[in-house]
Amino acid sequence: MAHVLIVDDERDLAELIDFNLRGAGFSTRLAFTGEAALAAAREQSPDVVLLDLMLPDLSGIEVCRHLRANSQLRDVLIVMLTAKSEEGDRIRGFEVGADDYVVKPFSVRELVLRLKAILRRSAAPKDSTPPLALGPLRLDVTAHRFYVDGQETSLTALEFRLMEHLMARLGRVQTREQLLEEVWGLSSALETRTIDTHVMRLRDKLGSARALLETVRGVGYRIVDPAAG
Amino acid sequence: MAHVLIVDDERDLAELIDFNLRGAGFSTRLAFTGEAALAAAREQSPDVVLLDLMLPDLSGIEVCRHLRANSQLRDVLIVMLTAKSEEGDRIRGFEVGADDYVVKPFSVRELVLRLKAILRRSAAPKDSTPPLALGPLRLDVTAHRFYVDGQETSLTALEFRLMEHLMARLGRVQTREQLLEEVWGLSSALETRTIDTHVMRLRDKLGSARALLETVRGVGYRIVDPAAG
DNA sequence: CCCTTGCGTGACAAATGGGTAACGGGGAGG
DNA sequence: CCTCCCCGTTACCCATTTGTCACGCAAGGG
Repeated sequence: MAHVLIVDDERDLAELIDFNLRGAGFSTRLAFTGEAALAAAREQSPDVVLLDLMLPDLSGIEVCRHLRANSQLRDVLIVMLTAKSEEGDRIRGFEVGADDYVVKPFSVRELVLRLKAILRRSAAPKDSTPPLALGPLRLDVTAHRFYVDGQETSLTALEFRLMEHLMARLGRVQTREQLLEEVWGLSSALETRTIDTHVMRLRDKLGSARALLETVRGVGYRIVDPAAG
Repeated sequence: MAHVLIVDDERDLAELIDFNLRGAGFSTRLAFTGEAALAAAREQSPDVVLLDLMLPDLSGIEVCRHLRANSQLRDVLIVMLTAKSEEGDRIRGFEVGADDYVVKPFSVRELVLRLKAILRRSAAPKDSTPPLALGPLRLDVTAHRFYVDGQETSLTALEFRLMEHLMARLGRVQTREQLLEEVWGLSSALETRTIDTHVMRLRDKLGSARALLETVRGVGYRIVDPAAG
């Protein structure tokens, strides 16, 4: 998933965040000072920088400015962490340099949600996508509708994502791990049988087209092209 | 896109905003004092003035008043930037005639969304925007009227914008996040039931046509085409 | 032909999402 | 100053969705 640079001089907090972000499937890197943060960012461009406002050497504001001044790093996403007590209005105005900010104290859950939201936004604001058509199947992402033999078939949000993922990778086997990561958005521990159950539910809804969703024993699942024999 | 005059005496902040607004496709101009702002505005009428409340010479309120007093500039949109501690002034800002205000701290994204929202809202109601008609529904943007089965139905300003947004995207699912951003002009990824409530209120007013506003569980809302049934 | 391992399936409890009613703050207009 | 209306928030409830388990069949290797 995405790479996050966590910058906070409170090691306990930084490590807590680190632990949880890894659990949520992010790759992470830690920095405890502003200098270290800049060095780390230059070395390995992160997708997001989680930046505490209060640092021992440079302030978060300084770090922010340096990042924005670097043409390599200008477009990195910056999420500011600010304590509620840092109400100094003058200082807080600078947070506009950030793409989002989270006020301490925050729940880890909220932080993860915000990160995912901000990444999703920057990813692809595609307002409309052409429908994926495949033999008797048609999946319209824009309208969020799915048809089998021209007949609309209702899928739950999760089933829809699973079907979209598989159809977009026609013919390629997807392992359970891949599906978990990319459809469920977790690298975390789900029982692997969860996927089997959902595949079964999808097959039920596919009806006569159920043969298009094949099991590859010991590997994973794939959608086959009905046109290819 | 639109031309924005940014007025703030904190140069770093002003330049940060400048950089981001340009990135978002606005053309911009900077002023660091109230006098400079007035001069710049007279010279090149902006569409929006982004006005910090705290300026060294004139206060933002003074600038606001001068703008409103100038027949050339009377209709310019004014967005006040205020720090949280300046709450008292916020009200006065409105009295003088700011069109919107943004409280520091704010994220870049938030500011851009608010600007777009306010521009959209005040977009000169073109003499003839063709009404959006859809089965029993008709929404006349120009006249700001809404009809169900030929019967005029009163919508609040917010409900009207929501309905317009949905009708203009017939058949396409709009996520809550999209609606928050584009109708409300907010970036918060926070969980809120606000949208659900307004959808419910809209449905009430739709009466017999309430089925046209569908919920897509786990995704968002959409208007369906009654002709495509 | 038997054993091992992986998968399909039905059942079930827990979590989630959304509809709805009600409340309260605050602005607008009288 | 007072009242009404708009709008955001909260709380409650229900239906659906989703993760997990247990069981048994099927495939494949020896």
